[in-house]
Amino acid sequence: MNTKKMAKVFKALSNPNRLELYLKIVEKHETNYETGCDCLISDITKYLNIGAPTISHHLKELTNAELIFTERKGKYLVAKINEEMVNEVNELLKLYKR
Amino acid sequence: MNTKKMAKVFKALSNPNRLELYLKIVEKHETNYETGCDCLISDITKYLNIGAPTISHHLKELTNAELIFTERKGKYLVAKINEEMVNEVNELLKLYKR
DNA sequence: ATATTAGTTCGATACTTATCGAATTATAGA
DNA sequence: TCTATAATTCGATAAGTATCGAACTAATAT
Repeated sequence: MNTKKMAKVFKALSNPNRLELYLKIVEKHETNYETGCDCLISDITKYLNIGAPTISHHLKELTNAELIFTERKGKYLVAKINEEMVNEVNELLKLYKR
Repeated sequence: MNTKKMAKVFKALSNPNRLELYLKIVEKHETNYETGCDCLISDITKYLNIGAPTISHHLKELTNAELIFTERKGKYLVAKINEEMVNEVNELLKLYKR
């Protein structure tokens, strides 16, 4: 376990707006698991009351912490959850681990 | 779920030294579960290379985020994990929740 | 009583960051 | 080609914060 890397992940989730953004991506990720559709950032943006530059900044932070991947699809940006990393964080926070 | 409260928890874990401090408290918490001994801050302090004022500050942040409780026992300070809060965070990060 | 140990408070400093508006790039559609 | 939409980059600002040394309080031990 790498403390610095994990601290970076937590920092990425430490801003309310960024956390909300992350959770919306997770939500999309999970519902789209069935539908097979992509998680478009432009859909999410409408629900958050922060400007586009700030969203862009937050996405970079989440990507940098390796919590998500992003990919451009034409005009749009698609976000995917890095499940491996999320599981790693989950493991770290589990109590009574052996 | 309260986004602001959760963001505060993540912020509390977002500094490498503070995360390490938290993890050491968890570690003590778990081994002492069997031995019944207390988690003394003075034991932990030696392993971290930051000064006492900073430790004090970090403990306050962890307490403020409700991740731990502290209690004075004579000369020493005892820390306990707030399991309820940790479980709540764990729940939030779980993927494929229904 | 005095010295030692554990922890806190205070004030300062250096650094980071959330957010915005304006300008810019990229893609798609008319 | 022109326009509209999606997103990024840049520069600025205001606010937050990690850390320290010095001074302090509280409890214990000699």
